[in-house]
Amino acid sequence: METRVRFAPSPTGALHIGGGHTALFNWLWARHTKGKFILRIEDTDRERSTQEYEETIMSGMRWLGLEWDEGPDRGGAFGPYRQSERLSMYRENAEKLVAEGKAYRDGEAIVFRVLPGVELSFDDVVYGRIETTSDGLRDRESGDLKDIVLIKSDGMPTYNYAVVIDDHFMEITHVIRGEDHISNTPKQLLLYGAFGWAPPFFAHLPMILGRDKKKLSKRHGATSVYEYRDMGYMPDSVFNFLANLGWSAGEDANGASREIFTRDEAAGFFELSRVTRKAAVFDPDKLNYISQEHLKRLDPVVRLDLIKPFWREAGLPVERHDNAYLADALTLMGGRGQTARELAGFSDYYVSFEPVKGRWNADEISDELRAGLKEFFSALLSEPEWSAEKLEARARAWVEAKGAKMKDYAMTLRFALTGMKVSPGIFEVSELLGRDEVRRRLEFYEFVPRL
RNA sequence: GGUCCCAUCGACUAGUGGUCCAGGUCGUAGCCCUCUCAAGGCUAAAACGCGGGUUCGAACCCCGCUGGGACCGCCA
Repeated sequence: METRVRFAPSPTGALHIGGGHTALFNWLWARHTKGKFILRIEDTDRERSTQEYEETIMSGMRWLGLEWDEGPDRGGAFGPYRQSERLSMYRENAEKLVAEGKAYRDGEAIVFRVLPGVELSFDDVVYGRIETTSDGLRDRESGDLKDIVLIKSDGMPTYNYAVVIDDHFMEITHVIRGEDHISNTPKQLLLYGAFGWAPPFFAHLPMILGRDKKKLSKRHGATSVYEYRDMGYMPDSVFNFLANLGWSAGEDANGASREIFTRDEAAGFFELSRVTRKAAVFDPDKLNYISQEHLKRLDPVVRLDLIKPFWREAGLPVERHDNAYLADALTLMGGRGQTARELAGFSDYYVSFEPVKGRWNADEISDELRAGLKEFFSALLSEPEWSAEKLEARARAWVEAKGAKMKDYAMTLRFALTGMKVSPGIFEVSELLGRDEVRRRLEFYEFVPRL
């Protein structure tokens, strides 16, 4: 049987990290089993649901690369995919229960009667056997058995009811959702039983916590996936990071755990049986590491496309250079930079001299050193073959002859060219910038006379 | 308060009774490379929450405790 899973967000906010995590695992399972991934919008909360949020959630999912096979925007054989458009189904089925005496009317609402002692245990795919009965469904204050509202007075179905109707009629085979829904499952099982339907498999996922081990919320900083995009994380990185929360891809042939992988690789490795049960803490350091690894592996051309927007955002004249040069610059940067934004910031000096001027002035150079620097730089600029090897050889020879320290000279060159105390090898940087540009920067700092 | 869930280094995790004086990764510390590094290489510190069982043998099984968490809404 083809597996059918769904992600069912309510459009009351942007796609949250926790929601993305759930969507991701559903997607993984669908792709792993070559089944279908369905997007269903749970917009029965009339107060808080909006069309804008629905779109934001969908674009957040697309950004993460979680394409769905059926959904409100693309249809499918089991639609409609918005709960607000399925009202008649909810009503008809609730009426059936009323006719059978299993539910009753309470004003405009329809309420399911909960009988005591009903066996509601189930085998969760990740948590295992969960033993419980309807006796656990009690009211917080009174402690009485609590009936379940099916249809609210405004005609909308409640979550626990709609989810059962939808999952049944959409022929969902696996309900993969957050662990916070474990306690809702018995209620839903009660309804499956009342209708005489076979329930799907349930696979609950561990929660994602903040550093303080509390459920991830606004207090922990960025929570929507878009905030991560704007911070310069690639979708592949966020995907990879999220996939490692509550799941491990196992070990490779060398016994090392598989931590860095692509979407497709993850889909291949994914197993519901490897999902863990313990709530996982969101660790920004690990995200940064994963991000850096993906950034590193990127093809130079793709990487350039990724970095350009951040350079432009910083007001740098990107269009003044050709792509080959800029791509070379990023290649020179090697594995530096954890996010696209950071890499762009670390490499702005290839695009323009302007930011360098703002970062460094030569004020702290002593007169003695300055005198030596002038000689040194003139020697460099007169090197006939402008290559990193030749420049370095030239520099070493000069420094040795003068009994000077390479460090003083190379670092000053670094500051003058990049305005930073760290960069790739400074002779490589010099080669790439080109003789004219190097001269221009050295002239600015008055290390060499203006031509 | 009731019901349910969870418990391995600071973090993510591997581990399903012996091959574990517990492995990998991030982070941290140190060393190396060196013109610098936030790049690269190497090393180190760092965990089975506690107490009882079961067993020849327990991180793995059982019970209790402690500590976290979720749910108990005409929100989802």
